Amino acid sequence: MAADIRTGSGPRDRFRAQLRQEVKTAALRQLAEGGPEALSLNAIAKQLGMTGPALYRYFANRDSLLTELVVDAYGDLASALSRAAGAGSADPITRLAELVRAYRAWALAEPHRYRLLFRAPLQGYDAQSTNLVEASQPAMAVLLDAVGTLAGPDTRTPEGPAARFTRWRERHGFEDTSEAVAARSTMLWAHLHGIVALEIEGNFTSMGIDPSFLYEAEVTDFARSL
Amino acid sequence: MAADIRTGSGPRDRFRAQLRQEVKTAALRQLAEGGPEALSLNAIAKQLGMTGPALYRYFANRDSLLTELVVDAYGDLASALSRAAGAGSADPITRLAELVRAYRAWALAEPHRYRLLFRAPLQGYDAQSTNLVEASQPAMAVLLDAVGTLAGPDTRTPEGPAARFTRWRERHGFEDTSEAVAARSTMLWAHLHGIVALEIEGNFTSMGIDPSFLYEAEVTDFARSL
DNA sequence: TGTACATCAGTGAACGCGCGTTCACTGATGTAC
DNA sequence: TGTACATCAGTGAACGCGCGTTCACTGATGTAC
Repeated sequence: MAADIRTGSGPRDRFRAQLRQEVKTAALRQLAEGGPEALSLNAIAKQLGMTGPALYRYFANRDSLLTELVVDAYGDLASALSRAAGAGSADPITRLAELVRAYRAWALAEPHRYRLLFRAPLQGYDAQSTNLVEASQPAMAVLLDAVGTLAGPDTRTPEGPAARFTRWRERHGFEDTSEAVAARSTMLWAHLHGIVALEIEGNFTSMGIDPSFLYEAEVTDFARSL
Repeated sequence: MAADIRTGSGPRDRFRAQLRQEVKTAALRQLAEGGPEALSLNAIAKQLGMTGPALYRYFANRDSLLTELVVDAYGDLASALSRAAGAGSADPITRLAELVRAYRAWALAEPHRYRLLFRAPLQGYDAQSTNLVEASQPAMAVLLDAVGTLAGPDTRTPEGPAARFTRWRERHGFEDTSEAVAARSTMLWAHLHGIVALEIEGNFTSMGIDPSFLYEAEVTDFARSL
């Protein structure tokens, strides 16, 4: 029965591709409304006017649909970030600021997809063959690039042993990135994630705090630390 | 049928209290193994050698059990933090460092409880009357205190309008905390949360990065910014 | 252009499972006199 | 101290629901000659 994930280009294949996309769209709508555990194949099928088993023509099972949503989301985030980092001012600080704002904006616009990326997979979810880390590389690359441009050929490693990122850089094709840039980028990413995560989970709202200034402070702090 | 949440001290009441505790323990074990959505009253009951409906003698429903777990977790985190901030060195920087390490240690030791605190409530979860923000105050107070001691009577507000935290401080009984301290604390908390969240969700592991140095950098950066 | 055949999308029934919650009831434990 | 009564813990059956997934099958769509 295993759904053959063929890739042809006949007239039938175009219909297939389109319906696959509609399934994903419905899935995202469901995630947006009910949280990650609300993704139900039967419910998606019903929303598309089909019955549950029909979806097995398009996706091997629930997990592979989820995996595809994750991969798509990484791609989407990466292009949002690179659009922000590429456009406008040539001043590297301004570009970093734009990147930071784009990161936040993407997460706030689609918090369910952001969660899909940075929360641990749900219980029972098996990422199988697909390497999700690989899918995250492009987004990470944009960040590394922006930070690298800013820091220039800075070789200072902010803290700790310099070999911290050697393995990581080799493994993921970031050999051109210096240890210092890798460390700074990771730190910036962690900081941004902290603010974003607390914001989309409603922790600031429930405390009555507007977190906007935290993002701006992140950029100025980064600039100050150079 | 509504479970009367009485509080007596007769011999029967002691049994009640004990069984309530056992239910919570079983619930936590379940959360630890299967994620937040794995909390099932029936499964808990089975684990305690009872049938599902019996639990309704002890908790009004699934949501109130969850709420109680959240409140307990906030209390536990607060005491872990205050133990760390109170003990050892009198040097305020060292004490902040201990607090940061304690925050991480608590989250790593019980990631399921950490998630319970800082992830948005599950779909369908209704916090009803219990104010969870209130339950988080003690932990926040420890942080504010540690940062406040460090910064001294510093009245500089790092970024943005000074009135950012006025409402928050009034609402939550932190009138003695300056704007600057509130802002710095929030920022530090967000940063820590970012690292912790990425760490417990396995994002660093899957990338082959050891995030330990990020926590230490957090402290040194904080000290440098004074 | 028309016919014969292969491909494939989608259905409906079924399997086995688990969930929260209600209800009427049994049997044990405590309390009052 | 002993008896009568009230309280309460826990059971088992039931309600209605939803889930992922499999299977045999129908009917439409495309392809080859």
